[in-house]
Amino acid sequence: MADSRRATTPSPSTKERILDAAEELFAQRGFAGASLRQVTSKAEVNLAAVNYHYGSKDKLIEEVFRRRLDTLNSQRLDALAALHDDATLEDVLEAYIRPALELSREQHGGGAFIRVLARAYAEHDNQLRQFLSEHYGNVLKQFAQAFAARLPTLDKAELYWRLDIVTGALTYAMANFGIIQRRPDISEAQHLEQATQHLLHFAAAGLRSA
Amino acid sequence: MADSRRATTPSPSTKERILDAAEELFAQRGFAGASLRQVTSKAEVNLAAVNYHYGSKDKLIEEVFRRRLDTLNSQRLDALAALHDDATLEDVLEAYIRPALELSREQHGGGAFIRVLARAYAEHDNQLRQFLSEHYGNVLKQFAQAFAARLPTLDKAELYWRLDIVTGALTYAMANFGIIQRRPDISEAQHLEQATQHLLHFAAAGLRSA
DNA sequence: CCTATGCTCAAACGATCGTTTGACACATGT
DNA sequence: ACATGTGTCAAACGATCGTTTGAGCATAGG
Repeated sequence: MADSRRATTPSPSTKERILDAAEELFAQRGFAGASLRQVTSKAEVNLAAVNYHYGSKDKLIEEVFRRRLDTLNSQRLDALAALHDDATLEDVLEAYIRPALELSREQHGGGAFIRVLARAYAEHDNQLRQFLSEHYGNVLKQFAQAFAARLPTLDKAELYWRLDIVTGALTYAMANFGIIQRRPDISEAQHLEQATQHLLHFAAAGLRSA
Repeated sequence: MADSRRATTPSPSTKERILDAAEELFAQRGFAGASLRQVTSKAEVNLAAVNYHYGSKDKLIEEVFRRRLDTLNSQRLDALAALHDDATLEDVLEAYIRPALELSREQHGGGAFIRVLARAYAEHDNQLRQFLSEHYGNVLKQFAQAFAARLPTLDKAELYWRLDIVTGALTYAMANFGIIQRRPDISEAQHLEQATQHLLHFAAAGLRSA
């Protein structure tokens, strides 16, 4: 009893361990830079397991995205739906930003996926961008509506430009790319919380600007 | 006479053609994703030329950065030095942002280096970050002073956080990563000019925020 | 008991990677 | 004329890449 299996998949360990290891290594070395041998070695599974469970390296990359992006998207939409009509612009911004922060916190390695996401933005021309916009477009649209309702004087095109800027700053800040390095005397979680507060404040001012 | 040679280097063509090709391919496929064979093929030089002129692939990557970063830095500092004492916050921001825009414009391929720079931010742990901060730290410091003079009520730590956010948004926007794709009826240059204006406006509001 | 199915394993496939080698062409200085 | 130094070239080095193979294990269904 309670053998820790999920309902559909017979094996709990191998398939997900590959995903975890891949996420961390992709964040660290990039998609081309991390080899399947490194992934399977870190996951402590056989090399052939990747192609057996996922078919190819490209499919594995897609799965790394799908797993996190699905929950990130639904958390964002849930947080948005939980807001009352009198919610402020900051509240909407927080519904957008905080799930990304939580995602950065929960991982053992610490925010690997956000860095993977930033890598994906850099992969400029290929199918990954299309994959992202498919799994992401409706979220952006719903948030754009919520923002628009709180910024009645801002026209549509201008709003989308600003949201794009917010997304860029968010990705950059969450992925810890900046010159500001985490001070050793504060925890990673505290650092991310600080980044979130600064980002939220900055973005609100930028969005509201006349 | 005027054989287009530089003073020290006897050959003008091969060495720089490698740099151009490498810059474009690194932007497209990343550092690990672009092979030296692809680079030398695009540059129409022999494969061994890379190791002859640069020693290794890593050194080549460094050179790609050094070439552009030197001019970008000096252009930014020149633009900053050209400002009068009564220059506004927007003026300082423009001195910071516009050289990056110009860099995006001048290239034949169109802004390849900014995308390479964004790739470098994603290469999180290695020596490249140190290399960047060495060639970049003093620029940031000088601009921070200029900003601080125009934002007397803002404390130092808060300012650096905000500048970090600005840099992230700038990189992201200039590298064309966003969901906003360039409309086919406007030129790349116009698109970048628009991005600059939006970014400048947004960043000024964010920096000024109480 | 036998057979099917799901999964793991070591081993190997051909392709491609960064790097090195040695021969060769060409210019320069004595 | 000869020696020297600089750059280019085809070819090859061993290492590592993504992927495939076929044997071997376990468990479940009949």
